[in-house]
Amino acid sequence: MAVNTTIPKGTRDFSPIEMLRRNYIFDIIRKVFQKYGFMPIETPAMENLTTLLGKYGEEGDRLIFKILNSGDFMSNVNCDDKESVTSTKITNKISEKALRYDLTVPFARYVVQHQNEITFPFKRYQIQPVWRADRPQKGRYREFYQCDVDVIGSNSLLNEIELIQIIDEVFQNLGLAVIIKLNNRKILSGIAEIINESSKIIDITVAIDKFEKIGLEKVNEELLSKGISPEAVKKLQPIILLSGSIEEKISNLKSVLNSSEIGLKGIEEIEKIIDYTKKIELQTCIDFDLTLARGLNYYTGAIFEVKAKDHEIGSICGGGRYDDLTGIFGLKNVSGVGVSFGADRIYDVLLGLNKFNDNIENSTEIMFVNFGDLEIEKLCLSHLVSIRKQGISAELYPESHKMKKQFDYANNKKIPFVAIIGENEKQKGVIMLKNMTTGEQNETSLKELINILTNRK
RNA sequence: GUGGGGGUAGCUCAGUCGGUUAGAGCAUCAGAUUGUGGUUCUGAGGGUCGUGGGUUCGAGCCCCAUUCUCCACCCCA
Repeated sequence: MAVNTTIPKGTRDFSPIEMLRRNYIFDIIRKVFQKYGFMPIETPAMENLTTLLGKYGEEGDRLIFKILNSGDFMSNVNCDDKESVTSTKITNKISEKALRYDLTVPFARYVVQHQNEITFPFKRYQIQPVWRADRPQKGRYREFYQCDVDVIGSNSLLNEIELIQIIDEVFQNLGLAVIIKLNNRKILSGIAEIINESSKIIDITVAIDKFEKIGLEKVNEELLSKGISPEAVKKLQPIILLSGSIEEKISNLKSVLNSSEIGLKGIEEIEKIIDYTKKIELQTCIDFDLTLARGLNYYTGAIFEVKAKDHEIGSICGGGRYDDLTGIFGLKNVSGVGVSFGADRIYDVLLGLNKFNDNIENSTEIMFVNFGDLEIEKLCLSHLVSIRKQGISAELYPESHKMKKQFDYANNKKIPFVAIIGENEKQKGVIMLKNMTTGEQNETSLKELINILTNRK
């Protein structure tokens, strides 16, 4: 019986060309991670629901994919008081597992669970898919890969610097022009503190973030509508309008925040990071962006966001410092910092800017044509062994189809060379080597053939 | 959760004022060509027009509902 061949909203199949391109991205990222001394781990696709809930803010909780309990999942539900059963209440009874929403929280759980095996500071990277029950749109998927690098168990700002170097090197290697935006949650806390609205930091930063998009007036309207007092909004004006060079912004902020200990601490951190970056030959430009907020609740210090310069798609990399994520799982005083590369968005940007090189798209380098002759097939098989021993990918067409069909196959797979051994070649003991780009063909020996293909690399 | 566009062949899309048998390009297969492809030519297969109802002598087209999808907001990689 025929069934609709569709896949769930926001998910995608990846065909060979797409996979080759994706692997190219993953390979670059992985190599850089390893170069800086990070070690790989993986965690399960699903976590206990309680591990994930409450870590990402209210919006985040809503976007977590829950997994229905196995067996008689309704047995815990009391249907008598149906009226009082809300979907959140019922969720806790019928679901105790969920698909991971990001890699950072599962990592924190991993660190606590394996704390006795881990030597701190622990540098790990993790490249795996995550799932969000968001409404899909351009650059937004329900299943996508994150490539996380984190250092946990070290307060040093050298880690922040190292992450900036990694970001710089990854995008350098990908040939992508980006801008790194930097901010610090402590500064945001300081701002909220001096205007006496500490509980509203998130609302304030989200509103300030829209300044460039909607203008000062609308930002103020939004602030008031979120219940922030008119006096506080008034005090915020110089902060919203803050501009100039990084140094100017910092010195202005220093005077605005001079009564806030936490705010000044944040500025000190930013200053130190900026100072360090002058020593690391950075290719990417860095911007101190006070409007950068980041929705995730657990950030406490530096926050990062990376945007592509020539392509509009939202952030392609983001992260920050979290002082107490492991505390929730029972391990206190362990601070971590990390960033996450959004492989799928990076893919979209590279594709949009036409930055994928053709040479990552072919796999087989030479194909032997099949004439259906048993003796020749055996000859081809032994040739293939020799060729593959040299690390050259080669294949024999498995059917004795018409030449046209076999050549079409080679063309579609972008195989650059075809080897032909028919009766004539067999008699003469040669191989007809055809260059599929130029159309030229010459009789060669196996040795010569291997030479040609090896020198081509 | 809020708002807008769309659904016609495997893919991308035309389809006039509501009018006979719903089209094109690409892709696939076959032939021109029994040892030479990608560029040529010829032909073929492929459709419950998202689904359900309504208006009409007649609906791919108009109306209602529903579903899926894309885009924007919110938020985010």
